[in-house]
Amino acid sequence: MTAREQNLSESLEDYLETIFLLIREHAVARSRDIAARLHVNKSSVTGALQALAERALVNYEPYGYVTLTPAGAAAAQKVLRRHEALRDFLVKVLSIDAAEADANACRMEHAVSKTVVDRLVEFAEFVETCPRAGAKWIRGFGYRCQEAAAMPEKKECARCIEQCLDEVKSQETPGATKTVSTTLSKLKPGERARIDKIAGTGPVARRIADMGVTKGSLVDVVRVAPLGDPIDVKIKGYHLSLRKEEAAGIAVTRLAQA
Amino acid sequence: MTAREQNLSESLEDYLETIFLLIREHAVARSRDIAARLHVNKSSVTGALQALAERALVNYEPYGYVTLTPAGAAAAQKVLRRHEALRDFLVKVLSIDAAEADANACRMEHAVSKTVVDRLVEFAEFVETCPRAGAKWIRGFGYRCQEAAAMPEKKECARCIEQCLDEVKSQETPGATKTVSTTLSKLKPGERARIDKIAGTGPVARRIADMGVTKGSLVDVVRVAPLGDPIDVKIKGYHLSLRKEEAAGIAVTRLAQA
DNA sequence: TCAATATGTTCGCTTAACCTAACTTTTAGG
DNA sequence: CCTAAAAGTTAGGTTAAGCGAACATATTGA
Ligand SMILES: [Mn+2]
Ligand SMILES: [Mn+2]
Ligand SMILES: [Mn+2]
Ligand SMILES: [Mn+2]
Repeated sequence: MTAREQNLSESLEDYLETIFLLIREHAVARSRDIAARLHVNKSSVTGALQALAERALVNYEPYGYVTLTPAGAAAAQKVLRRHEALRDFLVKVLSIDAAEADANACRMEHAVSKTVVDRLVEFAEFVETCPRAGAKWIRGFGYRCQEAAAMPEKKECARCIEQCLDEVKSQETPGATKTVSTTLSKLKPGERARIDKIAGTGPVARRIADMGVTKGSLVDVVRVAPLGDPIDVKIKGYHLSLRKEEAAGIAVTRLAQA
Repeated sequence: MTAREQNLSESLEDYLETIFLLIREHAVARSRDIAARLHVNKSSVTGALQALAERALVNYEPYGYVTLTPAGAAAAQKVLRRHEALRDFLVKVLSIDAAEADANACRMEHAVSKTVVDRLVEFAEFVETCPRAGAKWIRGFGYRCQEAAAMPEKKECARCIEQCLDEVKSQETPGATKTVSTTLSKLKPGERARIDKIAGTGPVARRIADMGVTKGSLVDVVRVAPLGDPIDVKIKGYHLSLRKEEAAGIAVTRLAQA
């Protein structure tokens, strides 16, 4: 449903995605680079840009710079979210190697409904988070895939159980889980936290609520600008840029790195 | 890569898949029914059949019956395996509802490489099989998705841990795992088993080996013909029809139902 | 048996996404 | 400042997938 939701063909979605990424990387998207990334002829790019301009997704005039309209940027980000969610799932959960995961993700991204992507994101989080599943468990699957011969299943499963017992025990020990409460604005790039409370009811609170973010959701800090403003985070697969004051209103519990 | 592997477009893959299923269901594939299933005009079906005939994937002549050539049947089964693997993953692991899972699977099936499908099948098996993960664990995720409100995360996780301990304990109790060794030919439809040994080196053994089936692989019995011959099974996502004598050469351990 | 209906095909046309070749504009070095 | 080279566009063509209308064949039940 996704591609059709906005009457955007797979092809046009890829153009949008590519333009968005090029702008992010090089500040500007040149026709030449779009062509190179998508492995198409430059005349095909012109055609696509005209199609996107007709749909008011890009600002285009011959020989001029190409920029995304707000609608275009929004559409591009949706595609990108699907791409990243699928890629991360393939890499982190299924242990597919990076290149193949990316290629598959970029084809699958046009085929999955929002429901499925949301669920996929949630599942990846669940796998990394649930004390019973845990990152180590999934790593066990990774090993099994990559070194199936070297690690016979029975042995792997026995190890599995041991780890499980250990982890469950340490989880149950009172005080073992020392929660470090803070706010989102205090985190550094690469850190992960669990959302405890979102203050206020402003546009940011609403935007976050629209993403299905609830009290227990995970948040990853992607990038923090020099003075801590803005702060780029990823929640439920969505990239989000928050003002420092907005981030300060979000109470979180810092988590151990994945 | 998959769709392009054989220069088959997504559209033609869907035609093949549909023809295969119709033949299986109604013994014969009528143009009218193909059109209905794929929501296309009947003239489009004629066009597709001609394209498939050119590629020697169907036997086609105007107003005649349509059948699949061996190559066509093989291609159709590949598509179907991808479809089913994706659908089962979406339903069993991600708890997506049947209709949406099926629709998504039928779009995704054209986008995933063999590597990814294989891994997905393996993962679903792992999730259902690993004593640490177990079917109940994944059901926990299902609950979380469907009744998120009714079942706050903390409670869910606590329950998770309890179940884990219980299961691990019962797994460790000596004698608790009473393995019932038998052969594939003795199983009934719906039963699941783990492969222990494949006797012989004939074409069947080779065919099975080509699927990446190893000693620990799961096998599900789909259908057994009146006199136990042939027996239809599903291994690693592949549907397979075995002669009774072939099945008798495969030693298995009967497992509890999923 | 034979016409009405159901089923299937052909024809002509449309749209999307490509391509190549030729043309135009921009850019950047001498 | 001027001219190649680079970048971008246009024109014209191909292929795939689909549609509707008109035509052809098959089925079937009165
Ligand atoms: Mn893509
Ligand atoms: Mn992509
Ligand atoms: Mn399909
Ligand atoms: Mn399908």
